Amino acid sequence: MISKERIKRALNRFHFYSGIRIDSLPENELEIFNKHAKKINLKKKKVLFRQGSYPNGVYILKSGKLKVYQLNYDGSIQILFIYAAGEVFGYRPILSNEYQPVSIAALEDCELLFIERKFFLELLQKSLTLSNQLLVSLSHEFTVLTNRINVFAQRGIKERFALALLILNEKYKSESDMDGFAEIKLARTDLSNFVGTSLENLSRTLNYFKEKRLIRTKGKSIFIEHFENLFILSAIDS
Amino acid sequence: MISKERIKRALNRFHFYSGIRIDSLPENELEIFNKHAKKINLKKKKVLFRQGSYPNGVYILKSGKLKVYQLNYDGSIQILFIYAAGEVFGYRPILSNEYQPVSIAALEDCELLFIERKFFLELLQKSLTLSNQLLVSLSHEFTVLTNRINVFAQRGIKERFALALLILNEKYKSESDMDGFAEIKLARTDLSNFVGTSLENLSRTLNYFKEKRLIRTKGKSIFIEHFENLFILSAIDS
DNA sequence: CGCCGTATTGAGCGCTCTCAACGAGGGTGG
DNA sequence: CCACCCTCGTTGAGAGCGCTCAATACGGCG
Repeated sequence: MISKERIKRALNRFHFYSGIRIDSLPENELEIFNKHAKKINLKKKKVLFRQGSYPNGVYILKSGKLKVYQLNYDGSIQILFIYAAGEVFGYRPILSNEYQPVSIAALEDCELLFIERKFFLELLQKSLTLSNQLLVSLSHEFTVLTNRINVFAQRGIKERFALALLILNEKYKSESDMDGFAEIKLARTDLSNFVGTSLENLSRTLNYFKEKRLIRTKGKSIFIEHFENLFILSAIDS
Repeated sequence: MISKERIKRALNRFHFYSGIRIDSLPENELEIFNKHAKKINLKKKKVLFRQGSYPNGVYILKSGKLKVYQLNYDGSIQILFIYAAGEVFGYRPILSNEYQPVSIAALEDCELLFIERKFFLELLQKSLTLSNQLLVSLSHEFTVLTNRINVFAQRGIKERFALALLILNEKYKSESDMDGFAEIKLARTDLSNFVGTSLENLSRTLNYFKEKRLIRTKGKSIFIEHFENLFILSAIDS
């Protein structure tokens, strides 16, 4: 018997929520932000920005889901993260003075806030709180990415898919079912690009998981049925 | 014909040197550091710390080479980075309040500096320079790790090995041969754990590369012969 | 000289990919 | 409203890559 707590702790090493909380900033800093933040609506399937582009500013996802991916020049796509509401992003290449390493597109209709590069940097210069949040966040993300590399380098499709489902379950949780199982509503193609396998292979593995009663599907949605066994299968326990 | 410059730029997206330069700190901050820094000698094959341990402080590698790896509980090992002289590390789990996600061991006899957790945090609190260096460094590392995940998820052994050799060539460069090719002096076993394949497979791929005149070996050392073709083979060009 | 850890080579198997055909479902235009 | 199309998903078969097991070779060190 594996405790929920233990699973949760292990999973936290494999995904991240943005550690940045704009609303936690002191009054005067919050004002700078509010003065410059602009609303953006992004329709499903639309691209927010592409890899190689200049990072114009910082985004905050208010509602909807985004996919963060890289397009390889043999045409293959790797989805690296799924962003859910609350995620703050786009600041990393600004800080390291690089171009966007990834592309981002909407999986559903999305609402975002946008703040221009220069205002973000102005805010960062004045805000120790923000600077500290960034340090903590980035450090944790380093751990997560490191662990993910290990998984991709060492594990087979079943294990990677199991882990992907556990991560997605966290991302698709709503406030109402924080403890229950989420409705994972993601196209098979996207799922296969997230797991890092072909669509065909994903389909087969999905069937296998269904046979083993690890998951259940309803239309195109996926629900986890046996959390623990999926966790054991993912082999991420240390 | 691919320019050296272009290859260099592409490679920079797949590896990192620590962006932290202690000697660039202002006088008074440098004093704090010098007061608390302690010398450590680490013999070849010795472990500096293990994953899961409490992060006691920050290390600076002065000479030698380190491997950063994860041990999976099926016994497999994934080497994530090779650290060369100048690398600063160990601060990330301190900042994110986690345990060490990785183990570190010496590939050669090493000299290090060590500064205790509390003194590092004291220094960080006082130093905007350090704080900014960390932000820049971590942001760049995020890009690097993201790109690496893509490679591990999508590419075959040949491509991964080719990339690994290009990265190692950077790490093993000495000041004397900054432009020429380095002597990559790494056990086959470590190499296979870095590429993420079996020892046998690595050996075969090595032969293949030799046949194609991409590399040359002398004893256990590897030298790159055809930089460009190795780069093309790695398929990391965007 | 012999031993032990490290490296190479070979053979066979299994996982994953690719190619191809078929099926389902949603959107569009007649 | 229905027919059609186009995208997305499923299923099957075959090939190839990479893994594992096993035997042999190398090399440094006592």
